[in-house]
Amino acid sequence: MLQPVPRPDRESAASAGDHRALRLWLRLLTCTQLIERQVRLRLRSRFGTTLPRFDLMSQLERHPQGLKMNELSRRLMVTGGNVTGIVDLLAKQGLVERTADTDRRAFRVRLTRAGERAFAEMALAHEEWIVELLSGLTRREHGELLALLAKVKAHCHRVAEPRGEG
Amino acid sequence: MLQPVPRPDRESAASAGDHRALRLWLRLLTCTQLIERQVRLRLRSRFGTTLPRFDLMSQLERHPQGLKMNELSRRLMVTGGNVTGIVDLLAKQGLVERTADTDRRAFRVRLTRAGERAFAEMALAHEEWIVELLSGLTRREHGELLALLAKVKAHCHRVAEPRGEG
DNA sequence: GGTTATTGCTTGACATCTAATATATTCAGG
DNA sequence: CCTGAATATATTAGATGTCAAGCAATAACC
Repeated sequence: MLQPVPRPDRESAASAGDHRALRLWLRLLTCTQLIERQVRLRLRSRFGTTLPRFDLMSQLERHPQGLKMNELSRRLMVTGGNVTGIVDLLAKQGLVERTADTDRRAFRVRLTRAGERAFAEMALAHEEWIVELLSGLTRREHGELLALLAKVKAHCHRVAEPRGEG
Repeated sequence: MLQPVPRPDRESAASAGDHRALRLWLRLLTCTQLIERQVRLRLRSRFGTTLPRFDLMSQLERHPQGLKMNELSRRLMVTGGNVTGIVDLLAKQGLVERTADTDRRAFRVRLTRAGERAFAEMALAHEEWIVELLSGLTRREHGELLALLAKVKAHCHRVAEPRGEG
């Protein structure tokens, strides 16, 4: 028989009296963390790198002309100081490089040749992992989840920046 | 008119050629981070605390008899060393306390009186924030999302620990 | 053209987080 | 009791993350 053992997490502590929204949030967080953990573990063991570095390289791969620091910061949703640190580290490893920009305050960060090669290999594996981790849903359910999350995302943006509500 | 400006994030860089699963993962991550950021900002500005501390106190509030360090670690899905640091900090603030356990290797962490009072106030506000942040969905959609995420969660657990597959 | 504000990035102080290692306690056999 | 495996926690080094403060370059304004 072997019932699946309920693993204690944040959500399992939530009582029936809790608001639905709270349960939903805890479950959303749990799902994200479960996937993130797997990706982190595999990036480390298979490629000796980390998720933030992979994420940053991923953005650069889609922008061969390079991205400015604040663009990286916005896209990765982290602070500028954080981006500085990760770019420094990747640059030291020879995977990215800073190149001059017309605006002399700024510069563009690009993948080096070595960075492109390293990323290509990782991206392939990464996509397989994600497909595997999300294969608990049917194709139809993928679409439903994508649509529901789109609404969540849009609403959160409205809450976060309540400027110029037409 | 004012179309909602598409804010560049991880997902906006994903091209049409990308696998559906990858888009879904990026959107899931974006939603979680948007909500997390709001909660972090508000916990800081309104209560001068942080999300990890709130999360830890939240677990303790549901277990008045106290929790052991490794139980906290499992529930919060973070490493033990991390829990040590946060408990140290909360203990220094007088919000939690370590009490002896029959197993002399371990101890139980509990909220102090002050901790209970502080948490009660924060929890009230926190729940309101979550309700607000997730109010972009109808009651029906909340249920749908909860169900879809339950499947994701269950599948991830299977992938993460492929032990004793009946 | 000369302030003044803004922007782009870095730095420093600190909180989180992980992985690896160390120490103390319990437990399982003999 | 003794030995070794497993458990509970702490500790360390390093990476990631925030915020606030600072500097340099640009933009805005008169």
